[in-house]
Parts: sequence; C-alpha cells; structure tokens
Amino acid sequence: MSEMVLSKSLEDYLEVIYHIVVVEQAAKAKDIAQKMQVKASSVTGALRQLAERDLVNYSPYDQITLTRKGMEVAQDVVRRHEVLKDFFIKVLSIDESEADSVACQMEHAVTTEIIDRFTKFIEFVERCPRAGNSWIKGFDYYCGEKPQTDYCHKCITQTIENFETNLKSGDEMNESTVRLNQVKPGSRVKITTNKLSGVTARRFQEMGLTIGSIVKVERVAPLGDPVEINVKGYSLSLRKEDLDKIEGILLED
Amino acid sequence: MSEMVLSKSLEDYLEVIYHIVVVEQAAKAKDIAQKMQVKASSVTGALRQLAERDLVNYSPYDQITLTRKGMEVAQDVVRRHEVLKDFFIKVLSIDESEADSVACQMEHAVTTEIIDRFTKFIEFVERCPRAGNSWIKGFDYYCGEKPQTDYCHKCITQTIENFETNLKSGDEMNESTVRLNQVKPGSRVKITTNKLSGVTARRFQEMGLTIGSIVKVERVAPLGDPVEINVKGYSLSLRKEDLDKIEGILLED
DNA sequence: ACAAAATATTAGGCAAGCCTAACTTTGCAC
DNA sequence: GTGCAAAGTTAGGCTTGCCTAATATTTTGT
Repeated sequence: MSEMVLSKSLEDYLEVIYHIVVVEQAAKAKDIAQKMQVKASSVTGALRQLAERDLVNYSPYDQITLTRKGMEVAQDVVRRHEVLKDFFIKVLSIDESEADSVACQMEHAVTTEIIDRFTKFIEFVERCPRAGNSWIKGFDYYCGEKPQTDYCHKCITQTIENFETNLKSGDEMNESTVRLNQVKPGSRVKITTNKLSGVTARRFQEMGLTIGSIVKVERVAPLGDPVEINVKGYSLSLRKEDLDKIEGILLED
Repeated sequence: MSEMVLSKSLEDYLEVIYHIVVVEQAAKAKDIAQKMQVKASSVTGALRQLAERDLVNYSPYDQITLTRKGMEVAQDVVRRHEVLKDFFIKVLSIDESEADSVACQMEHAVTTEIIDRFTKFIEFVERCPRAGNSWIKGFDYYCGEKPQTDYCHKCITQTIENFETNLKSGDEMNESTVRLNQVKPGSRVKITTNKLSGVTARRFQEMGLTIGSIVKVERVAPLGDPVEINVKGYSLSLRKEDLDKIEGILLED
C-alpha cells in the first residue's frame, strides 16, 4: 500500500468538497469550481485523480461524495487549517480573512507534529494561570505604540489576586463539572468523564475525544440534535443523548 | 514598475544564493544545485529568470552575486524563514531540523503582517513578567504526560516573588544599560539610545534598528569586527565602532 | 601549455495544473 | 416527450519547473 501523497492542489479540492458535503448531501462540480476559483474542466481532472486514489466517489455526470478514506484525509486537512487559523486569530490577533487565506496556504506545509504543538500551545495559553486569555489581551496592547509595562503590571497584580483566592478556596482553578449537553455554543470543556460505551465510545475515542482533552461546542442544530463539537481541530457531530454521557470542567472564556 | 511576484521556487533559489554569498564572495551554480537538491541545468534556468528580474548579477559562465534589490528580497525571505523557525523552536519546542524544513515551506505563504506578529509575540513572551522564558518551559512540561498544574503553581509562585522584589527595588524589571559592543553573542538587548549619525544611522534605522526594538547579538567574527546582529528577523553586520554608539537594556535570558 | 576533469549551458522531454473551445449529458418547462 | 439551457466532459494548448543527454567552457595538474 503506497503512502498517500496528495499534491497541495488535490488537498485543496478535498477540503472544498468536504465543506460542501457537510452542508449538502453531495457536491456539484460547478460549486467546487466556484469555490476553488477555477474552471469546471479543471474540476473534472481533479475529481478523476481523487477517485483514482479512492478519496471521492465519482463517475462522469454522477454525484460527488467523499469515501470513508477521503473523509479522513479531508478532516485532517481541515484540522490543520482550523488550528492555524485559530492560532492566528486568537493568539496573534490577525484579522479573520487574512488568517484564513494564509492558513489555506500553510496548511499544506505543516506537519502533524507541529499542528499538535499548536493546539497544545493554545490550550496551554488558555489554561496556565500565568498566561490565560487576559494575558493574551496584553499582547494586543504590546502591539500598539505605547510601552506595555503598565498593562503587564496591572495584569500580574490581578493574576496574583486570582491565584491567592484560588489557593484559599483550595480548588485548582475555577472548575465546575458540567455535562456536555448543558453547555452553550462557544464554551470549552475539559473532559473528565466519558460514560459512552460500545461502538460510539470507540469511535469518539479515535477522534480524540479522550479524558483530559479540551473540546469546544461549535454549533447546535435547530432542533438541538446533532451538536457539532471541535476536538483538537477536528469537527465531530454528536447526538444529544450521547453528550449527556460526557462530563467535563467548564473553562472560563 | 510591476510589482515583483516571485514564485516559491525562485524565492528558494534567492535564499540559497543569499546564504552562499554571505559566506563566499560569489555563488557557484554547482553549490546552488547541491543546496537546492536539483540538477545544475535547472539552476541555469532559474538564474536567467532571476537576472531578468534584476535580482542577481549573472551572465553565462560568470560569477553569481546578488544585486541590491536581490539582496533586499533575499533578506526578506530569510527573515520570514528565521522568524518561523525561531517560533517553532523557542515557543513550540519543535526540534531544529523539523523546524527548519517546515519553515522553508511556510516562508512562502506567510505575509509580512503575520511575520511581524510572530516577532512581536516572541518578544512579548520573553518580556512580559507574566510569561517569560520560565513560563515557556512550563509548556514543555504541559506537552508531557503528567498534569501541568504543579508546574504552573510553582512557576507562578516564583513570578510573584520576582514581581514583589522588583516592586520593592522600584525598578521596572531587571534592567541594566549596556553599550552594544559590551555584550556577548547570544545576548538580547532592547535599544534605548542610538548615537549613530549620517548615512549609517539612516541605514540601520531602515533595517529596524530603532529605539525600543530588541536585537540579538548573533556572532562575532574572529577579529571582533564585524559583529552580526539580528533585528526582528533581519541579520545585520555592524562594525565595532558603530556598536559603541548604541545603548540598550540587557534582557535576561 | 595543453589534455583531462570539472563545471556550466543548451536542447528537448515530461508531469502537474491550469486554460479555452467544442462536445455531451441532464433535467426542466411547456 | 421535446427542446433548450445549464452542467459536465473531452481535447488540445500553455506555463512552470524539473529532468537527461549532449555540448561548451573553464580550471587544474603536470
């Protein structure tokens, strides 16, 4: 079995198809062409190559869907994209459209190891009591014209206060256990308990929803089912009844 | 005047040539080929394109040097490379060879704005009393298997101590003014005074050696002259007599 | 100084990825 | 159900960037 090596271009096609099929049932060549900023004839060629590699289900004039394998590869690409974009926006305070376009270029160059480090870094910044989101706000300030020292002093004073309060309360940080179905979109939760069993359990396990991992609830569908969550850059859909079986610590924003 | 748009490939050639000409007088096609992992005939083609764009001085069988413009573009590429690599190594704790190879891919995708943010972020991490190098060490710890909370608690306790000591001493941080010719390779200095004048002053000004910027002394040539320093990712060479006219605050490592 | 070795260039070819133009197929309106 | 517009495909061409093989120039050793 040859190790799959996809060109940047084919990775892009796969990514675009992924974004279409999570919304529609199947992708149409015309939409792919439009999103890729490319003529329709180029799409045909790309589809043939992807089909050869068993990443899309495709035959001429037929519907376009992702195979199981294609789905996995696409999610990997999307994950790289999202992690980079997230880092640019949340940590470097780059504006969204630039973050997106640069992430789109860089996603092809970056290794899994580096992406993992990026995610861990973002987690670390958000969780470490020395850093955290208020510290990152200091970075915005640092990027301005004025000297940053005032802000840092104010910021550290507050850190000390929080730290002492937490020491007294005996609690680690401000942790409160919640079930995943209780949280609202946008919240982040660090998983502590997972009562899922059987196939579902293993499936989510594989996708990174493990004890200790941090997930973000992205979006709740109109009728509250399914719920989309983000784990280490991967997007997963879960049913409400499954969410009920997962507990974690709600992280402050 | 058309806005120069260089392909990734040509940027790579330029970068390789740069690295050769800062060591030798002129580049030889063979060395370029070897560094680029490419056959010599490909180099000839690339050189012609670069010469057309007025980035290298080249005619068949002749010596290869960079033009003024080529030097500027090359330094820009090298800077992008170094900043990314630096970030991967210092902040994400990626090992050098991987950092280098990924930086080499990504350097073509990244905008100036993002590179500036990366440099500022590294500066910020190193200077902000809430973060700093000891905090970044916590990130290594966080990447391990064990929970990171202990380390963070120890780390913040120390931060509080340092902070209170600094408050008492009335000093901002541990700042001590030095002249740039006094520092040893590896040190970082935040510029406070610049007594250079005339052409030299303007030249360095343009290259980012301004009041408030942080420079790192990279390397001192055998006879102590010139000294190579790094400003926001750019490498500059200064004569010792010029260094004498620049003062700054020595930053702790 | 001159042949042999090393280095550089040219010519021609190939793959990837895009294009335009001409064509087929699909599906919707009537 | 027919015909026409929209969508999709094929054919052929162009550019980039690499290759090999053949040729040209420079350098080196004696």
